[in-house]
Amino acid sequence: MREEKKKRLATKGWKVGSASAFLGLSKDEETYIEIRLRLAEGLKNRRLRRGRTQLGLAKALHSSQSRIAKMEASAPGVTLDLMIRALLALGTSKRELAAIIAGGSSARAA
Amino acid sequence: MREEKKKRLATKGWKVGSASAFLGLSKDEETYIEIRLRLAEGLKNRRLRRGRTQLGLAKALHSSQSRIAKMEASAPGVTLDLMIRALLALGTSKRELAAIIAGGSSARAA
DNA sequence: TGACGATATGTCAGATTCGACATATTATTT
DNA sequence: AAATAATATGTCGAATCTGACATATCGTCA
Repeated sequence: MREEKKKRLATKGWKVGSASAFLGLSKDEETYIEIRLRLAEGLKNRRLRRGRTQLGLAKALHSSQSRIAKMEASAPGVTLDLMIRALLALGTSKRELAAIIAGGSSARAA
Repeated sequence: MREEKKKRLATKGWKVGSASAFLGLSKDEETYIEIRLRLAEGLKNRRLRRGRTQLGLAKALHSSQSRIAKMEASAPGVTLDLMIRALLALGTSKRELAAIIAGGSSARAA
């Protein structure tokens, strides 16, 4: 590993279902959040690499700038659906998408 | 290809944003739907391979049998979030998940 | 055939997410 | 520093999704 950036796993305002407050996410929940973070990072990286602005991408997606910002922040209340659609709108292929999810130094050029 | 089953791409009751009715999905929309189908298939395959019932999986997910059925049918109104969580609940790893999305004969054992 | 377990389909109220908008914060350029 | 562009943050009504439930269909076994 190297480009892991430390993986801060912010967990900001996360709900984290019911009783398991902040500490004690199940393995699955952890993986789920990790995937979200990867997609968020991948989204931002790709957008910047393409020299696009959040507002531009938003229009292409029929969404709004603020929502794009929230996606890239992996904020609670953004679905994977939206993140993935955004990535597709940036020209990401299924294979590249898979690489982003699987992790492991996959941030190849666009 | 071989286990593609023909990829019926049912498109049942799909909304397909605004003007492009049924015919003329954009490339991105097509890819998005394809991903959904792959996840749905992967989910069903994995569940069966593990010998679990929809009801059983539903309980593990704090969901309901009917919703699992809808997921496996890739019905409109089920999010990728839910499908992915279901796959994780079945013990699918990030790498396996990526393989399902990328496609290409990836339905390895569980 | 009838009973039974599993899966499919339809509906609905409550919860969540959406796009939009206002506004703050952070670069960047002059 | 002031202006400008880009991004972040907060809020809100409308749209969508969720779990639960009822009920129908299917498959298998006695």
